[in-house]
Amino acid sequence: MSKGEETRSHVLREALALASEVGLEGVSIGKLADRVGLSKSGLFAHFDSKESLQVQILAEAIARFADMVVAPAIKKPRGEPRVRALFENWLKWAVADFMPGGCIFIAAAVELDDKPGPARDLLVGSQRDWLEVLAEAARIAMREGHFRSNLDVGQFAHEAYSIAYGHHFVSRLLREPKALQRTRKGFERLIDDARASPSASA
Amino acid sequence: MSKGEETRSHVLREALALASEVGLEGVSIGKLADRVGLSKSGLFAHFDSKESLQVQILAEAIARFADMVVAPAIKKPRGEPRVRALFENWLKWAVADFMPGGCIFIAAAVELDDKPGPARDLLVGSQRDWLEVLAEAARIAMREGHFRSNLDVGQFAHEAYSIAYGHHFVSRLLREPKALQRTRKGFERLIDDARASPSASA
DNA sequence: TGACGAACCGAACGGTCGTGCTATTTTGAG
DNA sequence: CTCAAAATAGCACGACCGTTCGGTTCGTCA
Repeated sequence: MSKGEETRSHVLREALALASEVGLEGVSIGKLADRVGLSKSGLFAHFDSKESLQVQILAEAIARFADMVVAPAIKKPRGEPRVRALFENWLKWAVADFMPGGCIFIAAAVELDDKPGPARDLLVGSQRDWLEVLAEAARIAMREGHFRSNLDVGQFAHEAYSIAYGHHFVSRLLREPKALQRTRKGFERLIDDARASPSASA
Repeated sequence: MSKGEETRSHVLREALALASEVGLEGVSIGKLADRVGLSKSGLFAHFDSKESLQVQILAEAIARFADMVVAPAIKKPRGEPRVRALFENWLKWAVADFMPGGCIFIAAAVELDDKPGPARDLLVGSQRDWLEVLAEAARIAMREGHFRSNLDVGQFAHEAYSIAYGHHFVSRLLREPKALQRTRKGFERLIDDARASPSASA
């Protein structure tokens, strides 16, 4: 790794932490330069524009998400255990120490939901991929016989997604002590519903 | 209503719309002044500081939420119908025409979750109140015999909250066409669970 | 008629923003 | 050790930021 790449990587790590606190738009070149001990122009040379910096912050986060959430879960046994691992890793992700301000995707989602551009495209693509990963894990659980055969995996992914996103707000904004417990209970209810035999549900 | 109050009200209406698009922090005095056809200083005179402006925007939103979501639901029959009305009104709220950028509370939650101050305090208080309204509606449904007698109403409110917040992301960011259908289905599953008789659930 | 207060404007302040330009230093390969 | 290339600094720019202040218009009431 050359010096430039090393610096760039260091900057992105710091930028991700900063972005989780103040949002993608809130990451100013000057503030970021101070944090990593570079001059504004010195740092700017690594990123052609602020928009490009934002895209690269998102790309960094997406890569980390794959490493920290998806990859370890893939090593779990196919079926329900893998689905559970995906969800639990997801909860850990939201409180990762490299994102002191919380999940960057949620912050970015609010900022970008109405602002077209490459940053939004990247975010939307990654979130759709993630929903598809959840759905596919549920599909596998169906084939393994863990989940009922008539399960709507798109519905399952949607509900899991909502539970995790909701958790972020209840725990971070409201600081509800029972948040984690309730979120897990909600997820168990989702799993139970997915597990119910078709005949019993019909 | 005096001239000043009229202007202030007009400004707040416009500010709420703007804030839903660019966030509370994104509402700059200059931009807002342009929108309502005032000078920066003329507008500023109505609000002692930017922080105060943000608080008043939130207060305006909270008042509208009470009018648009809570009040009409209170007129519905006690019990499950009222719970359903609260949820359905909530979904309507998130796409109200006076908030073209989506629910202001979600935008504010992301901005304020780690920024102490009066704006955060107001937001947190209102959201806790809202969760309590949901829980109380569920409690009434218990007493009416619509919901099972051993229902955890805090859990119920938490899950309903998550479903609605999740919906906002899936519909606004991902623009998933099936979002509304899936969100409603998730809510029906929550209602079903709340309705199940204690003996059957134990 | 004259005074007063409310409502609003214009100009300006110090700061920070993103982004160019030109140097200067540092790195790494031959 | 050399020297081109890469990495970083210094500086300046125009734009916008929140905020202050002194002035102007105008309706109200004595």
